[in-house]
Amino acid sequence: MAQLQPARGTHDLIGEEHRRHLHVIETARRIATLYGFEEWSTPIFEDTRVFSRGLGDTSDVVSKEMYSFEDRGGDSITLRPENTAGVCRALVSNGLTQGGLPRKVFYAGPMFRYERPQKGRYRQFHQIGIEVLGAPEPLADAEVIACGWQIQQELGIDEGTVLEINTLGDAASRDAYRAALVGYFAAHRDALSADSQARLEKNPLRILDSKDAKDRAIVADAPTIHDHLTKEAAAFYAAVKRYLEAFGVPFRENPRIVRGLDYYSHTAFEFVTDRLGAQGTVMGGGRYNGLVEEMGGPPTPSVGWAAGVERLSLLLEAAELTPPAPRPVAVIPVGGEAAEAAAILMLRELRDRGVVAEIAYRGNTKRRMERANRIGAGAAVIIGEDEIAEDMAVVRNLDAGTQQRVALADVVRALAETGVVESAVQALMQDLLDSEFEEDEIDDLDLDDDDEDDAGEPERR
RNA sequence: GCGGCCUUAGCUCAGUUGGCAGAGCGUCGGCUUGUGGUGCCGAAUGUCACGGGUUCGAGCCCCGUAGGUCGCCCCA
Repeated sequence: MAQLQPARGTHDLIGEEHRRHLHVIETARRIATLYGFEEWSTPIFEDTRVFSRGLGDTSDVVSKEMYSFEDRGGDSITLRPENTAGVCRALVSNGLTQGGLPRKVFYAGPMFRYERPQKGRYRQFHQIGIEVLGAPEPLADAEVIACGWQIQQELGIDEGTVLEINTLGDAASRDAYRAALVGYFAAHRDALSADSQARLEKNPLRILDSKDAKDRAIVADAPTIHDHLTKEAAAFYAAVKRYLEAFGVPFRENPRIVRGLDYYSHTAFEFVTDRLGAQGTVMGGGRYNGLVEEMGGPPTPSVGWAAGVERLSLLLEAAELTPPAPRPVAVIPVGGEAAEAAAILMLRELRDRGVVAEIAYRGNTKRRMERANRIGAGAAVIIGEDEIAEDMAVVRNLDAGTQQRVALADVVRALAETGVVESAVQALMQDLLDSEFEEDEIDDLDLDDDDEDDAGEPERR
């Protein structure tokens, strides 16, 4: 079609796709809050150096896959390809390394990578993630993983994913291991795929997760990091596993998990699934003890993960766990202006009490009923001249096709009793709760009094 | 950056050796303006992705481009 389309690798989130997306973010935010994380929002673009530092030149990442450009002032700007670097930069920029560590951060938002799109991989995509900044203890690693696991449980997709963990050791362990690995693969050089022969020069660790069948046979007998761990690194890894058991998080050890960048150390983990084609990692992370220093801060050992919202959404869809849209109440005036005015009063009353309600803007009763059906209304409140005269309304259950006339004061109760309008049930439960307690009891509980006063400063214009 | 497959109505798709572009769903309207979801009648909607070529004639054959999709590379 020769009309405007979304730019390559971008997509619109509409309807049930948007509901899944939002459900992922809201669930993650709720669970992260339970674990004591606070939410940060850092800029969507940063000075290119925020992302290029620490990346090194071992891969195509900087040259090929970042959205970088010069702004009008001649500065090199990059759309964030991930958010860990931005969070670390913000920690340093705001002077938060000086005290109050560890700091526990949750984030959610769009990221950008200049890649060829494929299943579960886009140029603009969205991630959620958490970071514990300034915590050298293995308990932090385990808690971070437990939080991610609980989010997947809450979403209902945990049965389709498996946690795989590994350790990259400390610097001394890595150097020893890398040397052993290069020696081993060099001895098998001729049997390796062409891709892996190139990796041997550029990034030998990546041979470990090659998809080539020949390579996999050679990899199966390759040395593992575990033969080269220092005493301290081995103890750290053992502690992480012990804490994971304490949190009740099931895991599988996978010695082939690697990380390309130098600032990673110790714990590396991925939640993987076989339900997303070639993009099997749903949530991935690990410990990075050098990144805050790259941003100009003091040594600040940290651990975190990021997860792709689109991939989690695909799992929700596959598991048929798309959240339903709320079913509204359709308010239907029958007659002229007096009926419409009465219907608007009814709308206000319903919405004030938290009931999702709509009115059609035009059409006769039949059209409005058709529209009520189309928008998925569970019930209709019909108000005509007969009803107005008696302060009544007709409450119709649109699923069952039954209806009754009730007093205006009883409309919410009648709607709740249809059982098909969730928000009306909630409103009725709130009524019952309110009437269960005397007012001074509620004051004593000090529950919700200060919501309104704490709204913060007014919006700037 | 590389490769396989795909592109016809808003959606899902049919379209015979090359001979007037179709169906279902959806949308809109009507079937006495106080009752929908299920009935009946009717209507609108196309640069057959784009550009070139072959042919009397191309949705169909050939070449190129773009986009989609699934992989490879890469994966912070």
